[in-house]
Amino acid sequence: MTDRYHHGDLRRALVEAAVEAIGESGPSALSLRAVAKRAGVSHAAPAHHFGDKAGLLTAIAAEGFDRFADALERAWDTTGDFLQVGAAYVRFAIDNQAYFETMFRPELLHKSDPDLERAEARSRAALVRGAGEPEPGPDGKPPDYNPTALGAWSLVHGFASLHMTGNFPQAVTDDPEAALKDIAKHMRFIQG
Amino acid sequence: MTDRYHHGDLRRALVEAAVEAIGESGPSALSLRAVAKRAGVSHAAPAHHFGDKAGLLTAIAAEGFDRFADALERAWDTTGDFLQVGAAYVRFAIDNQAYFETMFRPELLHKSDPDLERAEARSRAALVRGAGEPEPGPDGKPPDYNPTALGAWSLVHGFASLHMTGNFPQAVTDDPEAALKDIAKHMRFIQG
DNA sequence: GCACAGGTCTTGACAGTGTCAAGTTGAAGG
DNA sequence: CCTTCAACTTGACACTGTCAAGACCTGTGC
Repeated sequence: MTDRYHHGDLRRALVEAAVEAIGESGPSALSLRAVAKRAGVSHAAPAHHFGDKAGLLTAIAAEGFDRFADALERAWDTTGDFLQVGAAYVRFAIDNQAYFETMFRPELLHKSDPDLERAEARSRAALVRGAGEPEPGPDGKPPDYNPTALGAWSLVHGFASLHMTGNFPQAVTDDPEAALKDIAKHMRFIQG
Repeated sequence: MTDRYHHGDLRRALVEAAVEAIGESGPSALSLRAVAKRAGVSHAAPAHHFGDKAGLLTAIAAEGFDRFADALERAWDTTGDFLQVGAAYVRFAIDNQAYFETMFRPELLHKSDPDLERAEARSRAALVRGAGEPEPGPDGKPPDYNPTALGAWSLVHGFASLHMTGNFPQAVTDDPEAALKDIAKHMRFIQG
C-alpha cells in the first residue's frame, strides 16, 4: 500500500509528515525535501500536491482551524460556559502545538486561500459565540467590535502564546489549565 | 566612511539592515546574504560578526528587549499607572514590529545568550513592577506566580499578537491603543 | 620608520533548499 | 487494447547558511 507508485492518499501522508516535522522544529524550519523523505517519495512530490511550501502550510493551517472550531464548539455546546471555551482554546494550543503555531503565522501562508478563510471564519464564530452581544454605543448603534470578546480572546491567545514560547514560571507550565482558571478568578468581564 | 575596508561599525550597520529586512518580510525569511548586500559587504561578513544567523537574530532580540524595558520603565515612572504600562507594551509592539516579532520567536534564537537573558529579565521586571504583590495562598505563603500580572501580560501580549497578525476588525486596527483602553474598561483585575 | 600581530573582511567552496520543466509510470475509461 | 491524464520522478537552476583559507588594514612595540 505504501510503496505503490500511486500512493493512495499521498496528500494526507504528506500533511501528517509535515505536522510531525513542525512539531519537532517549528513551521519556519519546515523543509519540503525533508517532508518528502519522511513520506518516502521524491523531493518534488509535495510541490505537486500543494503548489509550493506556503501551500502545504496553508493546508495544515486550514485543517488546524477546522479542528480548532470543532473543539471550541464542543466546549460551548457541552458546558455553555465561556470560561470553558477559553480553557479549550488553551488546551488546543498545547495539545496541537504544530497546528496552532502554523495557524497564526500568516507570513508563511496563502492568506486568501478559500479553505483557509472558511475554516478561520468558523473558528472566529465559534469563539465569539459565548461572548454575548456587545452593548450599544452612546448613539444607540452597536459598535463595530465586541470589547468583551476581544479582551477574552486576547487573554487566552496571549496566555497560550507565552506559555508555548517558554515565558511562564514552572508552576504555570506544570498545569497551565489550572493557572488559566486561577487567572480568570482574578478578573471580571463586564458586559453592560 | 562607508566604503572603507574597515567599516567602522559594521556590526551596527548589519543590525540595522537586518531590522529593515525583517520589517519587510519577517524574521524567519531573513537572509544573511541579503543583509550583507544591503550593507554593501561580502556575503560572509555577517557570520563573522554574529557567528551564525541565530546569532544575528539573538543580537536583535537582545537590543529589542532592552529598548522594550526602557519603554515599560518610562511608562511606569511617568504615570504610575499599570494600564499605561500595558498601553506602552502594545505601542512598542506596533512601533517596533521587527524587534517585537524577533523577540518572541525563541526557536530562531540562542536562548541562553547572556545578553539576551539579561535584557529579557529587565523587561520582565519592568512589566511586573506595576502589578503589585501577589496575594498569599491559603497556607499564608505567597504563590509562585502572580495571577494578576500574568493575566495582564497575557492580555496585552495576545492583543498585540492578534493585532499584528491581522486578526482584528478594521475599527480596532485604526486605533489599537484606544481599542485596548476600551477593552480594559470592560474588565477588572482583582487584587485581593 | 618598520616589522609584526591580530582583528576585519573577502573569496571560494560545499551541501542543502524551493521551484520549475520535462519525463516516466500506472490506472481508469472507451 | 489503446488512449488519456493525473500522479509522481528526474534533473536542473538559483539561492541559502556555513566553513576554511586568504587578503587587507590598523595598531603596537621597537
